[in-house]
Amino acid sequence: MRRAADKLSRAVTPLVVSEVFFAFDNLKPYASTFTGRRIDAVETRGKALLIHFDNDLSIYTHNQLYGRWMIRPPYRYPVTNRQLRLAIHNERQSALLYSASEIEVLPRQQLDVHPFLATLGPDVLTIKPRRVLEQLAASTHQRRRLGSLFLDQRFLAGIGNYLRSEILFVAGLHPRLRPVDCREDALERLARAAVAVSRQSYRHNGVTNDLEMARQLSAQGQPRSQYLHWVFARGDRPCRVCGVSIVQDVAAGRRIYFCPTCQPERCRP
DNA sequence: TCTTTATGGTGAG
DNA sequence: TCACCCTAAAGAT
Repeated sequence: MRRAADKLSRAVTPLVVSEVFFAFDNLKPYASTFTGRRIDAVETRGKALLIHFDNDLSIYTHNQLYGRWMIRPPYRYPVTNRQLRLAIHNERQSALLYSASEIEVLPRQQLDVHPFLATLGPDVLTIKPRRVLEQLAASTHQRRRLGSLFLDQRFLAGIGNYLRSEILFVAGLHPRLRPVDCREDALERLARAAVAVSRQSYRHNGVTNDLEMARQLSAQGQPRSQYLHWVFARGDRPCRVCGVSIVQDVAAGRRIYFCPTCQPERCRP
């Protein structure tokens, strides 16, 4: 999400908006209030995106699984079957949001009481490992399984399903372990992995794998999907470290992948 | 043309 | 934990 926000931010700040288009009827009345306004900032909070205007209003969007931002020359629309849901035009560019179904207009002061935004934990891209350790030590989190915890946006905001599997693999911890089962050094490993894997994924376009290994596999002509991750979406394929088959399971209702050898169910001494 | 799946989130029980 | 909603693409038939 943060990559999309960066792209959007480069396209629209601090430019004056010539026109905003909303596809949803309940938002259409707001459109004219944005004409001639400047965009002060584009902010992310986990997977949520906030576009702040200089009239004290913000547009909140959440892509869920489907939303896609595209930047195009003014009023030049791509050929696609997708539904255009929001467009922000200025003299130089049009920022187009397709397919997203969650779009709201909010006064800036109301952001912190928004029913979803208000529940978000610290954004994994902006914190240090120490902050993750504090979260892990919180009484509400201590006895929950890591597989469930790392998908919960109240624990840490911004971790999606693939990062969950990848972070636990890099930390060498089984998804069914709970923070209370882990020794201090394991928790520190986990906190470092949460921050490092998320940042690498942000900087390197979703590559959570070892960067050198990914580069080599790419050079060998492997398709992108074959070198992105350590374990995610690699069920039954050999672990890149030990060769044992990656296991697929369900945690918190979503598919999770792990290596039974590199991520033992008992916390490593 | 159907069914399934997906980097997400909610609400009922 | 489960069913369900949102939308789109990939896979199965």
